[in-house]
Amino acid sequence: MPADWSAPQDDVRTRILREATRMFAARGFNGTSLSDIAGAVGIRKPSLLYHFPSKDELRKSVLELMLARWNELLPRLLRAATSAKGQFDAVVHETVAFFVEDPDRARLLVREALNRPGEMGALVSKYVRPWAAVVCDYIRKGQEQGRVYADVDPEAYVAQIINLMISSIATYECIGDVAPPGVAATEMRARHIRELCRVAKSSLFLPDAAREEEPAGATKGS
Amino acid sequence: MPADWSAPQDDVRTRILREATRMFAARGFNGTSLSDIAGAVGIRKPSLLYHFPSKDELRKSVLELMLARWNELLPRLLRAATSAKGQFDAVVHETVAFFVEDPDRARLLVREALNRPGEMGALVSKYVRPWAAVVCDYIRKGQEQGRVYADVDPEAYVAQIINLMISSIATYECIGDVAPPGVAATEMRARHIRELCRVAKSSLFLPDAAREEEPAGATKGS
DNA sequence: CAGCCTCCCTACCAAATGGTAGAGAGGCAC
DNA sequence: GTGCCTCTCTACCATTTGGTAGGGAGGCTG
Repeated sequence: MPADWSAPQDDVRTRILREATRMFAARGFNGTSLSDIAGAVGIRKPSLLYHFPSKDELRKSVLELMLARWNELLPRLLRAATSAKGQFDAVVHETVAFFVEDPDRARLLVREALNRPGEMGALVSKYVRPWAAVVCDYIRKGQEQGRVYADVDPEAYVAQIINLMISSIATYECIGDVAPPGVAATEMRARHIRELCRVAKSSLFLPDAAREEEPAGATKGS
Repeated sequence: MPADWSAPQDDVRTRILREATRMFAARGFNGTSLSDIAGAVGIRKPSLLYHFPSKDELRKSVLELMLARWNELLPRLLRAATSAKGQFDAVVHETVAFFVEDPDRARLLVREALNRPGEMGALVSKYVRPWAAVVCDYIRKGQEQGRVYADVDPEAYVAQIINLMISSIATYECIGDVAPPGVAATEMRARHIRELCRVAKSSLFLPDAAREEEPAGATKGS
């Protein structure tokens, strides 16, 4: 092999993980065979099983990789979460962007939540609860200051919004069919994301008018 | 067979559909074998295939049955949707109740949306768009009257809220793990449902205080 | 009684599945 | 060179899958 194949193992492993992610997300774990994945990578099934001892280990690795990526994003998110209202958009937007960047991440999470609720619950506890706790604190502080609706249930709110972000991106291919046709799918998707952010924000913060005379903030639409 | 088995076919068919619904929802279509379903019903696989010509036909029947149930609910929903704000809760509650009554319905829909976005999109167009259109009209009227936020995107809003209701019930088994432990799952679930309704409502309607202050539109109650 | 229909069964099949055995090719250290 | 390690392959295996063939038991109608 050429010299630039200095780490062929990692390269193949990465490609396997990438294809497995795609196919698990699109067709589900049970709907994807090892031969399918191997074929997409360009190798044979036993070669794949050389890199991953079993199909289930591959699944765990896929999930792990995705959550590792998510973890990389966390610090930035936590920093934003502790800031003022203008930064609330940043948290939502950052999170949405993470899943929009690769919707397979969202699909994978939803599938896993349906297939293995217990396992997924443990991952949620580990990966999202710390961040959620920070946001909850921020919400409670906002409630004390009168910026946030008093009847918000912080934990439940955060759970719902996370769920909303993930699942609406996971199913955005057919969610758009709620609206009458005639709108380009790509534009409809943008409207959905914008509305998602609006819902998240306006169900948390009191309207500007009710708080003070502040120029209406532009919506998050990027 | 005894005389009270006047319609044994329908009886077995129904039981098959019930078990298939449960198992498809819990383990997915590909994760459920015909033998599993037959076993749960108490018959053998070929007997099952006597009632349903193929596994895929069974899947379609399961989906069809669920959507038929949903259709039974529609008139009541549409009636509520055309009423005043107090009735908005009724629409959300009615819909939520439909899925809470049997969360398998929600799980089934989410799975289907992930596995067959195209097919699911068609069903969405057929089953939820008409109802969504009515709600959208209602929202637009509310916007004219100043009861509803002007920057709500009706179609996107409805899509997001529907998505929120369904998917948060579909994944409620692990969504609760966002919050710290120590709360009974059943109570946490109630909090989630309550928060879901609150989010839906408060992201749509201006707060009461802000509305009294700005009654620009004619009070064209319905 | 015969004939038919409904419903369920055992036995079977071809295909696909996850996984193993074992060999071969290339690179690298000695 | 020899040996070793990494990586891929072909060939194979046991199991499970969706689905079929065909028969049998019970009931209904004539």
